[in-house]
Amino acid sequence: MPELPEVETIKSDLSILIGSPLKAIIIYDKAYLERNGITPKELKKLEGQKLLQLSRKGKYLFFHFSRHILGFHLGLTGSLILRAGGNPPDKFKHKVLSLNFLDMSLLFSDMRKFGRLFLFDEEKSFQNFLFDIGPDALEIELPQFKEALRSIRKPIKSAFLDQKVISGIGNIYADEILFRAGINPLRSAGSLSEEELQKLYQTMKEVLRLAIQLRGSTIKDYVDGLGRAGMFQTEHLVYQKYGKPCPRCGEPIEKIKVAGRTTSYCPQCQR
DNA sequence: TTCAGCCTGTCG
DNA sequence: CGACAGGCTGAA
Repeated sequence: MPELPEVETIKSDLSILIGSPLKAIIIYDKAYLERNGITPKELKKLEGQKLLQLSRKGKYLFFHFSRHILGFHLGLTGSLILRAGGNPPDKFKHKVLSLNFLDMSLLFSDMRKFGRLFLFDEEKSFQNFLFDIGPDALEIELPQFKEALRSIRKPIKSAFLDQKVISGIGNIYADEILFRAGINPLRSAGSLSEEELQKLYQTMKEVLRLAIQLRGSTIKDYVDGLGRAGMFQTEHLVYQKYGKPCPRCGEPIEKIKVAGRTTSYCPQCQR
C-alpha cells in the first residue's frame, strides 16, 4: 500500500495531534505486537506522554512522544485513521491498536498484517535505526543520487525498490517514474548516463510531489489519515496497465518481473 | 539474486 | 480453485 506519498499524506493529516497528551492505548491484537517484539506493558508506557512531533523517513512514520518514539511501517495494507471520539466501531476489521488522545483517537489496522511497529526508548537506538534506512527520495540531492546509483549493477528498478539505496519508492512509483523518465526498468543502474540520471532525478521528484498533492494512490485499500481515498491513481500511466496501449506511442505496455515484482513498461518509449 | 514466507482478500 | 496484490526478510 503506502509508499512515500501515502505516508507523507497520512503524516500531514495527523499533524493536528501534535501537542496532545496520549490519554490511553487500546490493544486489540496482542499477537501483532509480539511479532514485533513489543509487550503490551512496554507500549502502555506511552500513556500520559505528550506527542511532540511526527517525522517520516522513506515509508516509515514516527511518533515522537516525550520519552519514547513509536514507529510504524504500514506494509501493504496498514492504515492509520483519525476519528473524533473514543473507541472505533466494530466495523473496522483487523484492528491492531488505538491511540486515544483527548478528543481524537487514532486507529491502526492492518488487514494483511505485513506492517510493523517499533518502539524506541532512547535517541541513540532510534538514530541507529534511521541510519540503516537509505536517504529519503524527497530529501536526496542530485550528487548524492548519482553517487548512490553509479556503483549498482542491478536493474534500475531493483535499485529503486531497495530501501537501502533510496527510501520511499515502491512498485507503483518505480513504474511511473521510470516510464515518465523514458528509462527501461531493466537497465543496469550503473549504466545510466549523466543526462539520464539527471532526468531520472527530476522525474522522481516531480512524480512524488504531484502524488503528494493528489494525496497518494488508492488502488484498493489505501486511505489517508481521515479515511479518504487518494487521487493519484487517475494519473497512473503504466502501473498495472500491461496489455493496454502506451499513452505515448500506442504500442502495448508489457509485463515483466523485476526483483520479484510485476513491472509494467513500454519497450518502445523506455530505453 | 531468486524465492518462499509472512497474512488476508478479491478476482477470474 | 489458483493467481495475485502499494513490502520486506532471511535462507538457499
